[in-house]
Amino acid sequence: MNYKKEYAIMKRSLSVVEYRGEEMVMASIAKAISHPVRIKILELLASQQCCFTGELTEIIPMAQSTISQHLKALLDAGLIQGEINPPKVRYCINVENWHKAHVMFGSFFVPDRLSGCQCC
Amino acid sequence: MNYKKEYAIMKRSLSVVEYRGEEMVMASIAKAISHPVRIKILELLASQQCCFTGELTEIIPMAQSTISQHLKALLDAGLIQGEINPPKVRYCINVENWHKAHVMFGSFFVPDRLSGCQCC
DNA sequence: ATAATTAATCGTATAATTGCGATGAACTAT
DNA sequence: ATAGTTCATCGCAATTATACGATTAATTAT
Repeated sequence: MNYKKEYAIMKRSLSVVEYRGEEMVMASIAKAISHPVRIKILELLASQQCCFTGELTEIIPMAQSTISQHLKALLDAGLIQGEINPPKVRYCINVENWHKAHVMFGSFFVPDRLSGCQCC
Repeated sequence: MNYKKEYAIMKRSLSVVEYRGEEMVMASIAKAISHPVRIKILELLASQQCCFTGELTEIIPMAQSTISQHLKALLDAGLIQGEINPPKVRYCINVENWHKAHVMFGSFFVPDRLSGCQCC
């Protein structure tokens, strides 16, 4: 979760908007997959073409430290999990949160929400 | 689409990774919804509680210029569309791209992809 | 012990995002 | 014409993200 308290409750003049936790979670997951390299990493992990950081650095043309940074972002978002297997670290999709993301994005973009648009 | 050519084809030593257009599109849509205010705006537009910028500025406690900036981000991502209705501007969900996003995220997070994980 | 391997973290530079007030453009109403 | 309304855009400041090389930590192999 990357968003600070300032977003949790916002005040201005008379109105107060409180973001539901769901909005914050969605935003942070969306942020995690808002970079093509991180999407690529998830695709590679999901397809089981590789699991170790080292293999990722061979496939994705970026510095090891950069890959590691992106892995951390995905880890923080809960989309992947790491298992230390010295001297390597094995990364996998976090299946539970993968399913949650599926439900969350699925219900967010669900067409039924748009049923009542009168104006366009 | 926010990502430059530098991402489209990346080279490093021997390897070359080319991002599929789909990865770029997903990343840019994810970026668009990576902020709770923009999620809020989409929810408001989807539920038809409002359509005009002015109404949004009453509900969301941020400066009008900030809301306008967020609307532009959603517009650039293709998630909403605007119709000038002087002196107001009416915003709506872009239904076509909403459906595309539904399919795209739905198939990205689809559980079947994870069938073959041997390592965890 | 020593060297080698793997990956996280640190420091740094650059770029992008976010938020705001002020201004400007387009149009309406008087 | 003049004033008012609505919203986009500009300019600025502060924060955050991105990428890299260098270093460090943890572990294995010799």
